[in-house]
Amino acid sequence: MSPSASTRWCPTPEQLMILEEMYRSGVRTPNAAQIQQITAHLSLYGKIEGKNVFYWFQNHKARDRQKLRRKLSKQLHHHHCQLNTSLLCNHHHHPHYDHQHMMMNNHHNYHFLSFLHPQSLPPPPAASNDLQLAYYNPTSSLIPQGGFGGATTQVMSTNKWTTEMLEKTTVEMERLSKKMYGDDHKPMTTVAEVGSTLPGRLSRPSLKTLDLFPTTATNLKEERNNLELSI
Amino acid sequence: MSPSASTRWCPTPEQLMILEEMYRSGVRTPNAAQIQQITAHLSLYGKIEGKNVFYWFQNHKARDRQKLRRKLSKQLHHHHCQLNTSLLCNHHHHPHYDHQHMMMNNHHNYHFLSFLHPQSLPPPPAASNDLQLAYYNPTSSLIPQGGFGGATTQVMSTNKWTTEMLEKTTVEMERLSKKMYGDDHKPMTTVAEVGSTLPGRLSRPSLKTLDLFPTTATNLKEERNNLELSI
DNA sequence: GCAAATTAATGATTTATTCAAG
DNA sequence: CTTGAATAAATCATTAATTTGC
Repeated sequence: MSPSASTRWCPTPEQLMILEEMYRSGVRTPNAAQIQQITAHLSLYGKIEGKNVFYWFQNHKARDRQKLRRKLSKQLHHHHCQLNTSLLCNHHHHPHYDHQHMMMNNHHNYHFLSFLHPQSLPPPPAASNDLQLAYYNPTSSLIPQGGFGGATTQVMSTNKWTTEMLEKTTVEMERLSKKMYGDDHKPMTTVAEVGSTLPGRLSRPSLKTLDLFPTTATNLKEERNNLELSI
Repeated sequence: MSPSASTRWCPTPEQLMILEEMYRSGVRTPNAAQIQQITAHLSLYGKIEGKNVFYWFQNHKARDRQKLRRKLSKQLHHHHCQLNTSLLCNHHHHPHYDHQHMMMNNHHNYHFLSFLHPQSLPPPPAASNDLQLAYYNPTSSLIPQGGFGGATTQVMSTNKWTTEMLEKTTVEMERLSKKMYGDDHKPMTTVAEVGSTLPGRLSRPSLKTLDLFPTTATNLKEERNNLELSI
């Protein structure tokens, strides 16, 4: 079949590896600008669109949660261990869903999906009325959560993190790509500059310890489904 | 506060009326092209963006369902009436959710959200790889569900329905607008041509009678939530 | 070995929930 | 309290693994 006949995106190993590294490094819900960036970068390794990146993070995050939920519920059923489950709980009954979320997103990011039509790149941050606040800056711990006031002044530092991360993965990927496929594989372009200093996961915010126990049912969906059978 | 300081869209009465009329007429999940159209039209009556239209339909649909569910569950609890509930049930355990859905959406519509950045209008149908199939054509019952083959050939009839509907509502709205606010209200533009023949709800597909009883839990969410408390 | 048949993963969409402005 | 906005969960659909019968 013709190569463009596939109905859905099929990530190349390099793309996957980069995405996973970003995920491991804490990226969860990239905003529009970040997605654009990531997409641009990943397109060096194969066809890809913004929505693919968006979906990938959505799905990966969701399935991660799911996996943890499953694991936890198994534990709970097996030896009735009740606490010490300090990692989990993405329920959002309270103002901000979780640390990750707070770090990676301000509440009014219109990040959303400005990228379906790839030909129309949103002029980075600057224009229009959708405020693209910087919400994470690796050099200065966390953006003060305040929100709106200095919208335009905070814009400058946006995407630094992602950018550096991408730059870093570039070198790795070139190496890997050659190792796996030989010198003539995908990379249509050679990335010019690197000069990265992004320390993989050192500058990354220490991984959160969240609410100790679920007060909502979110984490019990599977059990719930079982229960329903006996209603 | 300055007129552009509002953080969220506030629909004008005309906009609302048009949206509601479209909803009543069967529109549930307009695709990108339709949203563009609707947005363009509604912007005659006030500031509006594509995402507003998108959200409006999402929310309206959801809250409609919710209202029906609530009503139904109340009925069930009050006098144990068991059947004759032929309107409702948006559960989807079977290939196609419901008639509405099938009529208004083909399965591979990327309709999605190609409109966040309003400055970048997606060149109507024509370009790129996101196929914009026509999925409903009021003059010719239903588009054969086949799907992919003639993607580009089906594009022509897209949006006919919405267009006519919008044209129709235009006259009504002008009338209404004058009645309510006088002649100098919003309409920044006078709509030139009308010549519509769209018969409100006559050409609209007869309202479906769906599965009689929910086999999944979707419709019982509220009951389920109650149950959870007693786990 | 090797295709057809099953099953597991995962990309893509829609629906349900939630937050918060007005 | 209503409802615009946004995220998470559930679901659908296709591709990849894996199994199975030959």
